[in-house]
Amino acid sequence: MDLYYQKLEQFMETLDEETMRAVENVSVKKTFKKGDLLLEQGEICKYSFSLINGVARKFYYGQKKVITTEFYFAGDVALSFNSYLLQKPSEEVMECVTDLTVECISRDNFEKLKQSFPKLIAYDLLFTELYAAWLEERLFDFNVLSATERYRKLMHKSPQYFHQIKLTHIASYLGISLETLSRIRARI
Amino acid sequence: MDLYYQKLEQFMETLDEETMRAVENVSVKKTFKKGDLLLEQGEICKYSFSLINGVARKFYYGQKKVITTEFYFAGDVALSFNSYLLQKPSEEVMECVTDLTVECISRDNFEKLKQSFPKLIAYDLLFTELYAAWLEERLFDFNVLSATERYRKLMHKSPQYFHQIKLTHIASYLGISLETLSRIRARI
DNA sequence: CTGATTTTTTGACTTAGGTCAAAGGTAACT
DNA sequence: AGTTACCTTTGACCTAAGTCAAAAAATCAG
Repeated sequence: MDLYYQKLEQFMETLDEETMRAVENVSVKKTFKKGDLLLEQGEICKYSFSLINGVARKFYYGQKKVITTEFYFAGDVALSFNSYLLQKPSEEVMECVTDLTVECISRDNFEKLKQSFPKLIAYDLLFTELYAAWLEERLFDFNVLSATERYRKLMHKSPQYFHQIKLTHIASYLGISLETLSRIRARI
Repeated sequence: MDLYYQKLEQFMETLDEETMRAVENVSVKKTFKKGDLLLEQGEICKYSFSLINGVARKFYYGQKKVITTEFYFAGDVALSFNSYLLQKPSEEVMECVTDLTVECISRDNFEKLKQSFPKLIAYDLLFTELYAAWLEERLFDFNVLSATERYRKLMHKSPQYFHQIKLTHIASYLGISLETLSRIRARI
């Protein structure tokens, strides 16, 4: 994971002023209140949100339960992958867990910029690689780790999750019931 | 899923002769026997394998069980994502399920070509998007479908899996034990 | 500070799927 | 065809995690 971030950061350092400037010109700072939705179910994801501060989460409604697919913190980029890329209605919802400040870039603008600034295509690639690697790891976790191990790993790697986020959401992110999570915590 | 394939195909159609030719020049046709390994555990994944015919699979060793992460058929591109991108030793193994014919392209060559043929970067992006979308769907399946539902879905969407592939491998791909798979099949 | 609402914990019970062991099947080799 | 090795099915039992219900804790509004 970290190696993918490094790759991205290294790339950012080699990015020319001009390209940076062009991106900044199309990005708009916005603020949201806790509980606001960045993206509703059925809405097309037309923007990417780069978090400046605050916490957000992405989730969807399964038949029986709500599944949280991702949490976002400062520095992360929030979007619904499928909806953003295909510009079709989103199954996923994005919600502010706390008050939020973001830099907001419309996909249309960004795609246009890619024509004039081809480096942005390479950026897109790196970003997507990072996401795919993250998904691979998450899949790995579900396949080989027990509920307790997943909890331990999350707690160890990302303790920040446990400050602002309620246990219901953490449980739904770990793919376990709230009660099971509570029991795991009691046992440790 | 299909929409991502479409995007890729559309893109391929717009690809100029020159770029195509350049890629063909660095790709080498190879054949393998059933049981041969395309990539061993601990080896660095230096090649991508584009299947011409036959079936392959990718898997890794969990503590308790073997997990099959992907099957490849004619037209698919086989590689270990993490090892290929970071050029580090692979946890995953790629194995021929049947005799195999592939077009083999070294990553070094391909990366060099990307300098002179920037369209290949866009290709890479589309390919990675497809993979990420596929991973998202797989994660979805594990999160909301029962063992039986996962089996049904696979059987329905990809019946070709059940010809050449043994049940042990299908079970390990579906994330269930061989016995459970056998029982599901008996019940349907 | 108090009552109301939301979140988390605890308890009792259920269940999907796993494990271990043995028996049938199938294929492959001589 | 007969033997060996591998696959798959079946049976008996086990376990991690889920569900339902109620109590306890924390948070919030007035």
